[in-house]
Amino acid sequence: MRVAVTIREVARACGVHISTVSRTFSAPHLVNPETRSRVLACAQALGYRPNRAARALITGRTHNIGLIVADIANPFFPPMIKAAEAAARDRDYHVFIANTNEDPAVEEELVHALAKQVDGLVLCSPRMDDAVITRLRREVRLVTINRRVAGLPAVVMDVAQGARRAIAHLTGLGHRALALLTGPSGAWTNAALRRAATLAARAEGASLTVLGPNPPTESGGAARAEQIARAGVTGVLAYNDVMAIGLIDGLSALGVQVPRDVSVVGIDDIALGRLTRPKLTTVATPTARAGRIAVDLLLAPDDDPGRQVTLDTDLVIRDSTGPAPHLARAATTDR
Amino acid sequence: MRVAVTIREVARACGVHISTVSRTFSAPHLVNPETRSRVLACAQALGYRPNRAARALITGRTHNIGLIVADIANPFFPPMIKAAEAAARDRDYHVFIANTNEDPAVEEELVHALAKQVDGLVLCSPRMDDAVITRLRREVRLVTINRRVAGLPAVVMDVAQGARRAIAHLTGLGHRALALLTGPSGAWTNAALRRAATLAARAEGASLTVLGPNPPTESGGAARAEQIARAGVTGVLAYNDVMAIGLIDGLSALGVQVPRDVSVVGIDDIALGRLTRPKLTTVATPTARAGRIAVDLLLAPDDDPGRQVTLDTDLVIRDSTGPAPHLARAATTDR
DNA sequence: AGGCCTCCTGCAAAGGTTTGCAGCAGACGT
DNA sequence: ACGTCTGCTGCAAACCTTTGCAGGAGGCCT
Repeated sequence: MRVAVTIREVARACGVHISTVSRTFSAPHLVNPETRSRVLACAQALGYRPNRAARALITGRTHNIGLIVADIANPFFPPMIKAAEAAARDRDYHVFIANTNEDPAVEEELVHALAKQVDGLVLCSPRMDDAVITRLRREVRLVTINRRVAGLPAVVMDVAQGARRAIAHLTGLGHRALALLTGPSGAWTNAALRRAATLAARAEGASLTVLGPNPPTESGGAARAEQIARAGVTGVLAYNDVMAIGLIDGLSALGVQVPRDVSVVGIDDIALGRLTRPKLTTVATPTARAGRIAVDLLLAPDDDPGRQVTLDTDLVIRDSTGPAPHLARAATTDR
Repeated sequence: MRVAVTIREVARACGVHISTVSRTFSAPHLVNPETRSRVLACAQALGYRPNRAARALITGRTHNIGLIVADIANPFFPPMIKAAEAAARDRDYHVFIANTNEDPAVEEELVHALAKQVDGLVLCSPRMDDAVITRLRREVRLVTINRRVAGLPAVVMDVAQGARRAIAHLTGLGHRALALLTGPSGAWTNAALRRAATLAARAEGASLTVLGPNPPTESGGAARAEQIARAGVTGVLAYNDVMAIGLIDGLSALGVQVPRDVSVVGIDDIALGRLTRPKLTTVATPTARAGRIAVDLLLAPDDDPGRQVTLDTDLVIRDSTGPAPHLARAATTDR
């Protein structure tokens, strides 16, 4: 196996010095075009591929980046990962993926473990404290997604704006008793969402019951179904689509219909939301774009370190929201 | 940034030779317990972490593995990736993820690119020719998932068995005109599925219309809806759940109801299948287990290279399958 | 006392590549 | 004819570890 053809063998086969072979690949303009093509031919024939570990050892650049996510099985992440991976490959970079399982301690440990092996790390919705992140950044270049840390490049999706639109949409449909299903307490977007939703509800003259924190999963949403049903709430905004879908599922098990009895809005616009019934009304976040931009920020030369990019979100109205029940009833039964 | 404390500085701080520091980490039993703990203390204080690239350079082992998948956004893969990543981390390995976008050429190129950076590669449902894979394996250790190549370790899920059960389930419900929605032509499981379904249908005395190849996506399934509706088929087995869900969606857009008019069975049992309505009847494949076993095969010492593990599948009956329409009609309208 | 063995540590080579420096040949200007 | 400059190539050190070998100290046996 491991035949491992090295620069040395190419050099011998070609009758040149190893440094010439090296330059053929890493600084082609320094070598005579004719020599260069001869070297390339030899390399091709021998199946030579530069050893990235050796290269990394001397240049200090690995041509690898890492992506640290809470849970790759959460459908929010794959499109982001995919886009990031494509962007990385465009620049001849490879990407490590690491799962934290929503655990800040694992997260920190993974940053350490990966630090020496990558030129930079993208932290996707990290749950660590700001202080920890600030300490970690001395070890390795960092970019965050959906998290603002002072002085650190970031790309964040404007969930606050999305939350405002979602609340306005619900109140516009006549809903006055609203609820917010929050997500994990460590998530930065969770705090932003909570703040924005509270303000928006107040501005619209609606009440807002905040329920959380919840695990950002289907069952995390479903677990709140009974509480929602009992509270007389008619409009719900959930931390993400998965929770929203879980909630709808939980409600229907209780005989509460969406959107007839309760309207539900999610966040993220995962592909799944178009396939469940009713189709989910949601705040679409440009996750793929975020992934791409994050690696650009990581890999592009820094004109402005600490640059933070905010991405607009969009309210996509589908079938999980409808007029508030008392209005609907008034229209049909004039009670 | 990059302070990069090396073995040398630890050695100096500790008053020992670098080799002693090295051994403290890579062969602790060779160093005096007292010295060892002194070295560990120094290393800890200085924040030393072994440089894996340098280590890889000399040992030839990178402590990395790679996972090559067709499309990480396909919900079939994330649970597998997650399990593989966990299994790898248990052995102090990290994992590269690479997306091929269903393109065999990209796949091959990625194997080359990753070969020098990993101790082994897991190919998840590869689309390359056997000959290509056989050539590639001289470059790097390989394990395949859902693909059998002579002499190569593999873990495959027994879709043939699943297909037989699915067909039997459908015929048991009275369906006689069946269809099979196949997947990508390069996929090994696709061929296995086709063969098994054809045989099973014949054995059960049902007709089987084979429609494909299709892209293994939601729209790939939806695109066949009209054809299915027109063909008078009442039972369908799809290459995977995503296609099955797409088909159901497409059928309902045509006014064809599942399972009243047509019964649909998927394969994979992705989480999504429990959330769509009707809940999907499907052949459950143990994807997470497959991921774990694949990295075990890759990393465990070889008692039997070329070992191929077959994993049982399970038919999970939910709400997308029901009695054949003529039977249902006969029961209610005694026509 | 001598020999041998065990336990630990130091020495130095090796792994594949990059890169600053130096050298060489030829071109060009004067 | 000489000097300078440019374009290309070779030399060798360096990056950080691991590891086979050797050597030293001390213990134990005969």
